[in-house]
Amino acid sequence: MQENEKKNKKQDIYREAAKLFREKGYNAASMRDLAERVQLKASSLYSHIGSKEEILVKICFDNANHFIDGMEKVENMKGGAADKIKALLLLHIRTAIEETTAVTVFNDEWKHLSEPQLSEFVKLRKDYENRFRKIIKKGIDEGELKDLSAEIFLYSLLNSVYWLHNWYRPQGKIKPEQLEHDIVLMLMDGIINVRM
Amino acid sequence: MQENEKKNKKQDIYREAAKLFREKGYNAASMRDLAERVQLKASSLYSHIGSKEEILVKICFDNANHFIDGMEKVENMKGGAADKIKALLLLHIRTAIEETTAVTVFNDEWKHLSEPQLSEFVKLRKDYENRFRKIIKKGIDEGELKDLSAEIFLYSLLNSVYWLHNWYRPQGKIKPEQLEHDIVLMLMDGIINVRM
DNA sequence: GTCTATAACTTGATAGAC
DNA sequence: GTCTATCAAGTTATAGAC
Repeated sequence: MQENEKKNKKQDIYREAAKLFREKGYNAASMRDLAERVQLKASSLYSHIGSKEEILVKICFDNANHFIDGMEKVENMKGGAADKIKALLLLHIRTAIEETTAVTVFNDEWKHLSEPQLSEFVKLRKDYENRFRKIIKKGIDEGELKDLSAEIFLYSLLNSVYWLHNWYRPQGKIKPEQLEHDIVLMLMDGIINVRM
Repeated sequence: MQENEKKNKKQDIYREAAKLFREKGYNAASMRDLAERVQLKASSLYSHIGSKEEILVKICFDNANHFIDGMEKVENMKGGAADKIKALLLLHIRTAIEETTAVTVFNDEWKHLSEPQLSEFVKLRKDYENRFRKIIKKGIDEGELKDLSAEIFLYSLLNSVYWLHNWYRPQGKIKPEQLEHDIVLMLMDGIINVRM
């Protein structure tokens, strides 16, 4: 039972840390704040975790791996560039809804990683973006996508979904299904109403 | 001449502070870091500025006012929703190019403002977003824009341009004119190539 | 595992000589 | 205006009693 309680406490700490990092930013969030939230003294945290940065490292790399796994599935699926881009957008949207706090930390706080994890993280992120870019370029070459800059497509798409967590509230008026539908349609076909 | 030198030094400090806040984040950027960059000792900074936060406040509110001024011009111009949205996108794109560091701090570090400035800043930002939302809603009502969620349009548009500074390099391959052209076209008409 | 006490360090900001 | 010296408060993390 002890082992079980310890695990629950550890999960507690990670979950509350993610929330805290999100609210205040990694540097402004102190171990005393965190301890208070899980009803411990600061020093007791160190019976469960090794360091503050260890928490950040786990959140960042868990999420990076999640997106890279998703990318692998998309690369192996059948379909054209539009299908694959749509699948990637859904991956981002669903993750943002289901793992809001973790995604926030992953997106906003990774820069506070220290070496060598920082370089490793940047490498993973660049790898992900390269694979996304490749899909876009193929779509442009084959005429499925407009002949504009792949770079601009890539980052406009990513920016639209990267910071979803900053405004979307799962408890609000907009249902997840509508969110998915509208964002995908808008990025694919634009906001302009084309009259037939 | 003394007064002139002081002013230059003060500008120096503000400019280097923006860079530093951008690189490290507001909390991780120390006054000792900043002092070193402008070739002073930390204590000497206080002959030119009142506090660290004073710098953040100035950057945030200067930028907020810049965007609100832009919004006012757009509201008073002739044209439909598409024209106005295009004008606002260009405002964001051009500001991101010309004032990269300031926009970064404005976008990413405002949450470290303390009260009452924090509330005041959030109010300005909400005001800006409300006025943007109004333009989008009118466009939907009049059939100029697709009949999808105005909320989703608003934040997908804003997210696409808010974080431009994270990837766009003015010295890189993509010229500002192409950046403006491609982003606007993509957000207006989508990435899908429509064959006639 | 949790606590108190504390080490070792960094932070923003000030006092006062020059 | 710039410096040295310093303060008071905050930081992560550890030592050792229980």
